[in-house]
Amino acid sequence: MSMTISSSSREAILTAARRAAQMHGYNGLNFRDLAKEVGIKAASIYYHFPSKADLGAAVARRYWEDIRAALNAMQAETTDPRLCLRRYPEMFRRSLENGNRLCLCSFMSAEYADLPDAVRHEVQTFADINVAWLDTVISAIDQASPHNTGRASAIFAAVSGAQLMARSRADIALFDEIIDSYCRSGLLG
Amino acid sequence: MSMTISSSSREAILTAARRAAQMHGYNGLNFRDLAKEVGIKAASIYYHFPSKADLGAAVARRYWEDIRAALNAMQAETTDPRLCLRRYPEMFRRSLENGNRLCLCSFMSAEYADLPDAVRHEVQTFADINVAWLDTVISAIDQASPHNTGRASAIFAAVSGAQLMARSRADIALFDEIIDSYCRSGLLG
DNA sequence: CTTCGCCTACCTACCATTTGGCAGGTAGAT
DNA sequence: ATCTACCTGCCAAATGGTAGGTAGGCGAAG
Repeated sequence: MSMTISSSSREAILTAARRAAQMHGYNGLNFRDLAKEVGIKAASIYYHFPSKADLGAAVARRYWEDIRAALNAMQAETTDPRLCLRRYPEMFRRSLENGNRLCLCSFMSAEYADLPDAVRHEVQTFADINVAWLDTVISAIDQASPHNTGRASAIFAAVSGAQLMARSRADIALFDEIIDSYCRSGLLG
Repeated sequence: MSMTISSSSREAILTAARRAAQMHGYNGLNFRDLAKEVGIKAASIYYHFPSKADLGAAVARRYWEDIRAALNAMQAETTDPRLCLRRYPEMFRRSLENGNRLCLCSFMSAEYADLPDAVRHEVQTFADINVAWLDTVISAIDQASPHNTGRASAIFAAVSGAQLMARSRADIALFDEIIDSYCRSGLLG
């Protein structure tokens, strides 16, 4: 089926691009390596994505779509918001487990100055989705606090920072240790 | 004095490289732009630094040397460790104020996979120095706790994460809000 | 059934630009 | 003469992108 084959290459490109960008960032994403990974030629990528910026935006968009689905699945699976909060950092840990990779949108946040606008927008959407989700979970624990949104942003930022620090020395145990400290201090607890 | 002129260009290169790398990372650091900024030609940089990796390592090293000096100066100026803790995030805020720049070593941490070993080593030293300093400050507040080092790492990571998030939308107020949440939760209290 | 036109999903060949680096050279100071 | 701190000119490699082409599948028409 031509429809299946088309979806297959486009999907393969998105998957390979995500993996590459989590390791090397947007700037380090290049068509020739990508194409080789997928088993096509570099210029063929233009058939599916008109420019690198379009590819970058599509990758970042798929990333938050997948993360949103995973967050919602976690929430559907557990009625305990405290457990959700405790489990949230696992998503970030999984990238580290996967070859010491960084959250795609953290990497792109660092590269903010050089990002095309469309990519920036998707990166910001990712953060918004995480903060909104955390806000929901925190509010289920304590509906009365006027600081829930601020705390949600703080948790997101803190977990991102923990991942970045663990990446800088390829040390997952450090990530775990930092998360424990967040729990101990009450930020994540 | 030829010694002075030599120091002047080398220093100018280091300064320009730091500014550029805080905006564009190691990967985005390039000799032609750098040289233009300094007022020399790109190939002249090789006179002072034999390779890009040497330049990168020298920049990162100067960065932590300067930060260490600033941290120690803060500590010398104030006998109150709680005040030191509250003031610590100011250093990160200043980079944001300076054109929405990121901490050099945060950017390079993201780029970990593509860093020359010598640069990686300097990046890790930066984190070590921050954590050690925070550990000192925290231990002056509570010497008995067995978790001070973990907490020091957590504070460093959290503040780095706050800066990264603020950069992703060029929003210093967000940085402030997140730092407030850390204080409120007790992580930075 | 065959042929044709259209579409999809690639390919080849090439381009301009950018980048780290190299080799050889020079001006000025001592 | 020697040394320092540059410069010029060039190179190979890498990169996003363009233009033109092709093979195969499919549906419609004869």
